[in-house]
Amino acid sequence: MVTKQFTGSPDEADLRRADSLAREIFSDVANKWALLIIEALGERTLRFGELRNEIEGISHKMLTQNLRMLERNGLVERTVHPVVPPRVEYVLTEPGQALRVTIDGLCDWTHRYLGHIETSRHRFDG
Amino acid sequence: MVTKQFTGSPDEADLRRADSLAREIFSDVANKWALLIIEALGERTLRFGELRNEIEGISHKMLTQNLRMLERNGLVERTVHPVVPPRVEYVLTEPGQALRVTIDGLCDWTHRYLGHIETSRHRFDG
DNA sequence: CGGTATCCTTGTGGATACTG
DNA sequence: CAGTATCCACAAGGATACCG
Repeated sequence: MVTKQFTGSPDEADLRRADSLAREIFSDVANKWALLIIEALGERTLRFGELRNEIEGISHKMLTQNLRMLERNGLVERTVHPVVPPRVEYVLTEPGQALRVTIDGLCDWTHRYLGHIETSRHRFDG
Repeated sequence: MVTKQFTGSPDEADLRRADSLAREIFSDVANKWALLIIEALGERTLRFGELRNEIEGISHKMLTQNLRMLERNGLVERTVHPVVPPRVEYVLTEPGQALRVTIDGLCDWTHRYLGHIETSRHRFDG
């Protein structure tokens, strides 16, 4: 690393590219709706409307937008059944499932520390 | 649950309150800057300026704002040393450390699937 | 039913300047 | 050095309407 810091070598450039990509993925994934969608899917296959019902408070627009993003990153697979009315199903891919496991950890954490956090908030606000 | 669904009993109300609180915490924590701050802190104690240097691209405003939020939720502890120039140090609390562990999982996931995601994106965009 | 496009309101977040 | 406040540009996101 140090010996190459002024060379602008391909290796250095690759590292910087990988870093910025990682940061980008991080931003995509670390958002409320994306996490809730992945949690809602779990191991099931769900239709668009079912997801909309599962996730309280999500708008039509946010759901499509985030589903496209997740599909683009290869975390969900989208299947369109050519029938009327249209039937579109979503399911987590293997990378998506792996991500879900870490998100489960986040959910567990949230519920475990719910009490701590609530009292901390009251102390801070008062 | 079912037997109580029209009673508006305290139990039901408590559950709804806990749910909305959990959702709130989820929104607080599931944001790019909060996660990056927690990762940067790790097991170390860092000053405000050090954090600013660690986290590339974070603005003064976002850093203070997120640090206040994390402090309010009891995830970081803020220590002000009464000297001039002021010295303010931040360190993760026990709940904060526990959260960091799950975030580490997210980081691992990101790096493991970096390749998958990049190729998936190219396929999608083309 | 699911997707896209449009409008419009709100919020997010950067830049800057000033304080202890 | 760290925090707060103000201003402002722009992106996020809701509501609505229309298409396949």
